[in-house]
Amino acid sequence: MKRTNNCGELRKEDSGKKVAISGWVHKYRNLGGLIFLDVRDRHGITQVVFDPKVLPDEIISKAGSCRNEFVVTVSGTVQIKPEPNKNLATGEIEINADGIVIENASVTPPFNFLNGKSDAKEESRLQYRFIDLRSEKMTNNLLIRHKVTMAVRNYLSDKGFIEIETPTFSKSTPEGARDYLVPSRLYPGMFYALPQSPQIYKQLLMVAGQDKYFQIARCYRDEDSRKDRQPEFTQIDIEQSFVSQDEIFELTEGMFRDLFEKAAGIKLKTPFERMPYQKAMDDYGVDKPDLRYGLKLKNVTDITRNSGFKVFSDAPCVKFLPVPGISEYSRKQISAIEDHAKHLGAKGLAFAKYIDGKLDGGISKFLSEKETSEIISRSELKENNGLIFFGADKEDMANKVLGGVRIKLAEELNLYDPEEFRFCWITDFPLFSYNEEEQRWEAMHHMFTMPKPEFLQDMIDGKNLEKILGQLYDLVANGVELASGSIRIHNSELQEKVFSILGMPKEEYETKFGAMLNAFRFGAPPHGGIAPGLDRLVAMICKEDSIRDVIAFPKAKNQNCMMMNAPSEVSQDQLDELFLEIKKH
RNA sequence: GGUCCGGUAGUUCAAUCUGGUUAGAGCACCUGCCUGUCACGCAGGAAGUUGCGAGUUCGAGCCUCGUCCGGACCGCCA
Repeated sequence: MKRTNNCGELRKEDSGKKVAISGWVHKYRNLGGLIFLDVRDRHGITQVVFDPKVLPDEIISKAGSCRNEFVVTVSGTVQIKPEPNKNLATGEIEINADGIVIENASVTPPFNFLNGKSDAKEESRLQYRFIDLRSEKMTNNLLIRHKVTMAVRNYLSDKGFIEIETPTFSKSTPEGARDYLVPSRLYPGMFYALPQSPQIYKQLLMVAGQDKYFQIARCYRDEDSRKDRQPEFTQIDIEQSFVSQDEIFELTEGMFRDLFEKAAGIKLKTPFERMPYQKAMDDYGVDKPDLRYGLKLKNVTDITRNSGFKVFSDAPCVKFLPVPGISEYSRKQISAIEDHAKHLGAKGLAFAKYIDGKLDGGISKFLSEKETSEIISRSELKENNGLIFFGADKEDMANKVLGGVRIKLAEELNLYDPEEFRFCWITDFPLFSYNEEEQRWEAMHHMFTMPKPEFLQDMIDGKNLEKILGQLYDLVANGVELASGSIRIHNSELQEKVFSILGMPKEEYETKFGAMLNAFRFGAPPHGGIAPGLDRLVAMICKEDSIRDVIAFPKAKNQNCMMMNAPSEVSQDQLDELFLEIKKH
């Protein structure tokens, strides 16, 4: 028997048609005489009814033997149901069966689907991923992911970009994340590295005159996972020659508008807001602010330098977070927030209540009148009550703690609309930051970024490094970094200058980046690009908290695949061929 | 590497705080009944190395230590 329709497409207009559908038994209801099977495939669920008045015993007993997740093909006639099922798209019809083939039985499944989702913990879902992916929720997530990549491919292709694949066996460049290494059989003791991103290849493609390139590119970074970070993940990698930052923004905005519309029917407003990095850090304490709600941080370092309150006067930076309307917070609630702050690295979390125009409780008694009035006026608390949290520490720690507390409170107080998408470009990132521990300069982002023109001379002179801003940008939505890009250096001398600022001797950067430097000497066009993270983007559209739920076969926390049991040991022969020895520890 | 949460029937959870009878419930599974269900219903049944290993105790699912697995966060992630 061959199916004529899928399980999601029959409607009352099809009434009277002879059809056959194939799928999994989603649910069976045996009423003793009448038997109902809900048959499910990727497209939907269709109810089939077996009527013993007209069917031979053999068919009835076969239908009655079906259990959840059996694979069946059922033939019959489409008919209108006496009472429609409003929960199903096919709910107005059913198939009045005249035959059934059990294609395959199933042992009792480890879990079932409830409300379209697997009713199991993630541990089982990852182990039995092939069953989990049958759920409506996961099927839909994979479909949305497909729609996003299709929209991206069509959009970029229409704009004159071509998709070019780059190698996954590449060269290790130990800056940045840890590399995944692949031992070479033909070169004993040598290794390929899986690319952390196609960065150098895409720049070489620009030198190669390919003008506009993109790739749905798999990237590999051997760092500890998070709910938004997997050891392998996918970037929408885009690079273009003779392009400005504004043109990249316009291209990206158009692409996001298009894919949100096509994948989710959501209309985004463009152009997106723009915010310099420094303002994001000052107001929100993070470089990826969630702008769906306010709760801005305030700085009072200027007036607390000479404070009588030692915690403030000793601190290099004092910022505070005024939160309107929660002056009635209990000691327990405040203490829970303090625990969160400590978890982020704070020594403690000072607070004061704002009631009837005055500061009360907490540390309020240690503050002078001037400090109190400045704090109240800078808090911009309009209501007559609120709660103020203080961060007194090094600036980056104060930002981290108050920025983290801000996010926690916004969740706790439901300060944002989960349906809203609030995009923002973060611009003007510094190029370099000084690593105190290692006593050297580091690239804040990556080392191929062009400075803004007004800082070019300082960079050539190696002066005021901490002040140099780059043509460097992130795209942030709802507090999530969705994309990152820059205008690149295309001049070998300037690129060498950056390597030397980062403390790399010539021999070292020639070994690591020789190919790129050499290419730049052969007529490299100015170029730049951007790389949105596909997994985070799709997770946001699907309203999933973890990118694991938008990846067909993700790794668990510890980078293992619970379904395949990877990684695994290999044979001694395999090791011998690769000239590898396992060190016992 | 660190902090925290979880691991009990196929599965999701309860019993753990306050150690004490035969470790319970929903779904799934098995048997019987049931002709319009749609998360069908009714009656009955089977199902447990309480992740693993030590320790404390007259007695441990429960307390302690170690270990493994899953998750959140810090570190890390150019």
